[in-house]
Amino acid sequence: MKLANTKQLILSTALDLFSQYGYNGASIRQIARTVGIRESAIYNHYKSKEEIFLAILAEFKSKTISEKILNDDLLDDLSNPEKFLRNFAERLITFWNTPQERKFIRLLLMEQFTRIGNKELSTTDYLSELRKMCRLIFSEMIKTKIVKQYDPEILAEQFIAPLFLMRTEYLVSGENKNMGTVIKIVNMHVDFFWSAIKG
Amino acid sequence: MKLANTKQLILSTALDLFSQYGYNGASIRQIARTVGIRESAIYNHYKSKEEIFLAILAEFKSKTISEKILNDDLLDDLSNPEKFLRNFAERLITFWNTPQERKFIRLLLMEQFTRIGNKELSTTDYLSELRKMCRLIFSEMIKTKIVKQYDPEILAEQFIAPLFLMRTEYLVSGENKNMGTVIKIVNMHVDFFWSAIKG
DNA sequence: GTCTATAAGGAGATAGAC
DNA sequence: GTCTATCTCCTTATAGAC
Repeated sequence: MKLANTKQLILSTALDLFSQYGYNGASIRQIARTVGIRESAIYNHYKSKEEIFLAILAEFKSKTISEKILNDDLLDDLSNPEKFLRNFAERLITFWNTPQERKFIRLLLMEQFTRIGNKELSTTDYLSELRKMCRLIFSEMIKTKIVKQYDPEILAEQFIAPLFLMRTEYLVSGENKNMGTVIKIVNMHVDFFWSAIKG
Repeated sequence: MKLANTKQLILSTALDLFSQYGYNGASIRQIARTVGIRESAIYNHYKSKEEIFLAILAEFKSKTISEKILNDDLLDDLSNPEKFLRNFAERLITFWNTPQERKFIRLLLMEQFTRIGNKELSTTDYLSELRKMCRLIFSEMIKTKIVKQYDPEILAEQFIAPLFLMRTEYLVSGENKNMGTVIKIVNMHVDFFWSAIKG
């Protein structure tokens, strides 16, 4: 968080405003005013509005979800799959609830149909790494007969979809207020899922 | 489909353009040009851009999903719940794939975070009637011991979420091309779901 | 009910002083 | 690297003729 860096400040301000008003709804003028500089000064850092948007995309694309929510603590639980799934789901939904990620998901949902700078922002892309991770985990669980012989693909889908829909619906309200409720519903989802797949 | 009615033509053109470029991305100018009249002529039918948007919302709010996908044919299958769920899911995904509904869902996803005319367009609202319908159906199935004693709420969620995520992801590609593939994945989902809940 | 004409303002972007 | 000033274009919306 080095707020002294104007270039970075422009980027985070643009993410704020784009995720709130959409790409077309937020103007360079508004970004400049919020940062505290004039419009023209923006062009010393980015040559166009489009370039700002693409810079935001690049920043998020460079982060991998695995390193954000997988760690040794969690992986130790793999011997207790029910506990693992609970922790995994809770960590995922908590990660999706961090301010940066909330903003990015909002932007993703809003702009997934509008091609900006010939780049597309798709939910499928956003979820692809997570899906892959889940397929691997469930493949392993199937191999060791911990869970029934389902297609890992369908298991990944069944695990992720309710969580992601939950996340997107709670994004509408600007606040974090209902995180306790969300965790409760997440646990209900994991309970159902686990009882459905356990071998 | 009375295309002679200018007012209705403006509405359907606006839905086309809003769902393609977003509310801010589509202009009155563009709508007028597409309809084949001047901008000023629009104002004989709607007093503002906002009013056009609200008219679209009102039109879709007036339609109930039950009458669109539930009918006697389908309800006859209730004695065979697996068949019923297959048909129900296929009908739902087919309904969501009709041109009008595709456009509306796109608009919903794009504009769910931007308050236009003090009205909010929320996924929760959009799915509420369907959720209610599912809770009723699953409650009945639980009562008659056809399915296990789960909370109908969680069953509704598990049934709907993967279908809705599937639908939103396939909305990105403008075409209908993959409907066969979608139906196949839908059936995999229903198979999994049914095997998880059957008593 | 549609047209021409135009207002009033916001958009993205650039030139050149400091 | 930021500023003032300005360009050009597009936006929503209105006035008034036909």
